[in-house]
Amino acid sequence: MRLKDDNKTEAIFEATIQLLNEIGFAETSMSKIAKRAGVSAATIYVYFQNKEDMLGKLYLNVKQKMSRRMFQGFADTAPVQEGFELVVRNYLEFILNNKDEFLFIEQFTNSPLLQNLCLEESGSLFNPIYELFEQGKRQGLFKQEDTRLLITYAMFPLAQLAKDHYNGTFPFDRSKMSTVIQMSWDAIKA
Amino acid sequence: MRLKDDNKTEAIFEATIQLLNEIGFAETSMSKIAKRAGVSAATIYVYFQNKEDMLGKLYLNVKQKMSRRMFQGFADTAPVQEGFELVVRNYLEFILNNKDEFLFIEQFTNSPLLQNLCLEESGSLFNPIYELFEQGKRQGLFKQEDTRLLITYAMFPLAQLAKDHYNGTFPFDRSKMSTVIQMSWDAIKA
Amino acid sequence: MRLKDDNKTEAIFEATIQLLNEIGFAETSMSKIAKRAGVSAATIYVYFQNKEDMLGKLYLNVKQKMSRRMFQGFADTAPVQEGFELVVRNYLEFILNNKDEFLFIEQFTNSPLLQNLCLEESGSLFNPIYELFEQGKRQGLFKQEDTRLLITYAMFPLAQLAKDHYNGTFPFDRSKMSTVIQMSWDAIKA
Amino acid sequence: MRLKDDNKTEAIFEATIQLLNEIGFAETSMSKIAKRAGVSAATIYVYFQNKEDMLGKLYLNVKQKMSRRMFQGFADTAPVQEGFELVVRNYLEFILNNKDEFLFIEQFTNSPLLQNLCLEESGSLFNPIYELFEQGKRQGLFKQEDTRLLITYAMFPLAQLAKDHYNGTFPFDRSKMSTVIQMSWDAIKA
DNA sequence: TATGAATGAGATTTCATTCAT
DNA sequence: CATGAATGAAATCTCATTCAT
Repeated sequence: MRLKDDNKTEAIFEATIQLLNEIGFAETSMSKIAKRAGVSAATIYVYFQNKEDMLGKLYLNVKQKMSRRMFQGFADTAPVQEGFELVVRNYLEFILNNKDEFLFIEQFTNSPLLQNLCLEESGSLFNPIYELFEQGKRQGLFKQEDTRLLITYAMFPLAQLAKDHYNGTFPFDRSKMSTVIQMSWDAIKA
Repeated sequence: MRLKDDNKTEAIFEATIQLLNEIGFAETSMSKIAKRAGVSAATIYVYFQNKEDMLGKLYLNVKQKMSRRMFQGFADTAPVQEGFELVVRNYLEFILNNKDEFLFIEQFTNSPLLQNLCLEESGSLFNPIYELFEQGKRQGLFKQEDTRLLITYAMFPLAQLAKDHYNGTFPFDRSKMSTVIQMSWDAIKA
Repeated sequence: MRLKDDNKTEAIFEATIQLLNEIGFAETSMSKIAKRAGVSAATIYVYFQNKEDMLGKLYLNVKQKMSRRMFQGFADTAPVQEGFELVVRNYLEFILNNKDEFLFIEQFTNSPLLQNLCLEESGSLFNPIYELFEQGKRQGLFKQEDTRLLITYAMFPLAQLAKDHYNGTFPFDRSKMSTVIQMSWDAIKA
Repeated sequence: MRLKDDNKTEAIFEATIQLLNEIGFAETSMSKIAKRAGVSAATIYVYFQNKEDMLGKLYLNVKQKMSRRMFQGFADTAPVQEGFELVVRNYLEFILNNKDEFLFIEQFTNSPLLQNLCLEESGSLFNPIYELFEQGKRQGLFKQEDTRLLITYAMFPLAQLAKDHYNGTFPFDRSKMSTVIQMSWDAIKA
């Protein structure tokens, strides 16, 4: 028998992300995905139970990749400010280098599909920084507010900036990196 | 003209928003909308050219409604801080009282459909506060950064908090109102 | 609006019966039915919820038609023998003049589809003769056995003969009519 | 050869019969059969040319098994009545002990698949009793009618009773055995 | 022998939309 | 204005079957 081809899963994932960003959920059909991935539509069903299953697995896959990148080089022994800068920089780098993945996550996150999917591993992408922010609070660097609130004010504007960047309303480039890191820090500093 | 029944337009809009939030774009069909709105599918085509047209008009309708509410009671002669508080409070009130409209806007904003629609009136919901923030900058209240950046850091976290509220991960109630207003202010204050 | 066309239901039913007998359940698809009926496949779904619903309604329709014909001219005041002869003759006539309907009933009756359909109106086609046979028993004309048993021995061989007739293994024509009526009578006579 | 595993053929046959009775022809696919039989779908094609071939062979297999059982202990030297009773009893025993096989035969017999298959060995299951009934006629025990007619009246009601038994409309148990044997005899006796 | 991978063809059903009334 | 009827196109998914191992 032929062996299962990891490239195929990858090709299916990639095709899906591209189409979702180009034409949206409503228009992205299994046959279009198959055509772009260079496989037969039936083949997708060898790898996934159905469309929903495929989208769910794709979502987890992308989120994990994103998460991995965000914490690349991160050591929880490092000073808070250093860790903070690293994570923000990593996040922005990922967003700017992986347009499709990023926009897919944003679109998926806001769709009811995600809720209906009940992915146990749900939770925010930013969960892992929880500890970092707690530490910052303990050291009196950050406001004594709910950590969730701090994360929201420090991190979500970044996503919004990236979206504005991609839809052309607010071009973002690496020269703005330091400014933005500073603003995120200021937004929650004590 | 004017015989066209505004109630019907309203019913169609409402049904659409509900379905979009319940089952998502991909699953929301004209016949389901019609059924929920209590009209025949053919009737929708009396009021709109096609599905895209309908969605576009719905989007503008909701955004206008939202915008109107956000600036209710706003006078550009009032002090910046007062105006700022009012707008933030109005926004949060709207979000908390109009779950469906809010989630619809968020979902739609992140879908490629919007881009393809090329709604001239597009642009952010927050455009009208531009002037307010500029004033704040001139008075040295806010950071001397790009106004767009300031708006992003002050306003978008609110939307995120509301989404967390609605998906149950971070319950929001009016007791947190002042805290949040303060955080938005601090995020961009000089 | 256009009016619902009864001819269409009829055409769909007829096409279905023909195909079922020509190529069997497994091969009879909605598109083939539509093509033969001269309508679009989508049109079938205007008249029926789905394939199962359509088959179920068709089954009831044909059984009713068959039942009506079987008891044409039947008066429960007539002597038992006369009623018996009439019903048997009617049944044979129907079978010989309505090949497709008859074979469809036989095929459907033996398929699990029927059971899964749970047609409340199920029950044997021969139910209505129950009373006639009871009368025959009371008058000492028939054996004092379970009426169900009597019906089975008098009536089911007829169906079998017709099937043999249609598959060519035992040609049946009206010259054999009296013989068969006599045999059915003898099979259960006291 | 002979390396082909007879157990596998058997497993495939059994799975097919079960599914055919549970969900019907239209729903019984090769993959479902494979899954239930505990083999890969591809394996079926090691043993059979295609689906049709498999069904045909299964049909012959079951009919042979049934026939063998029906004539178990039968000696054409024995008196007609004794042989008659034995065959009827054997048939009923088989039917009651082999629900799936019996219902499969009935369903298959009524489907056009059988005709299209052109199994040379087709013909009724009851063919082998031909000689017995001829003998009965010669001895003046049975009516002087076409033997085929006699077989039909004596044997087919049994199948019908079994079907009624299995669909719950007329429970059959061994206490009714003698009654039924008697009725079959009476149905054709001179 | 045995099988997972792969697929073109086709299944059922729904879609957005038009038409006749 | 309003709508039930009608449909071509396309959706998701399954089918029987083949292939490479």
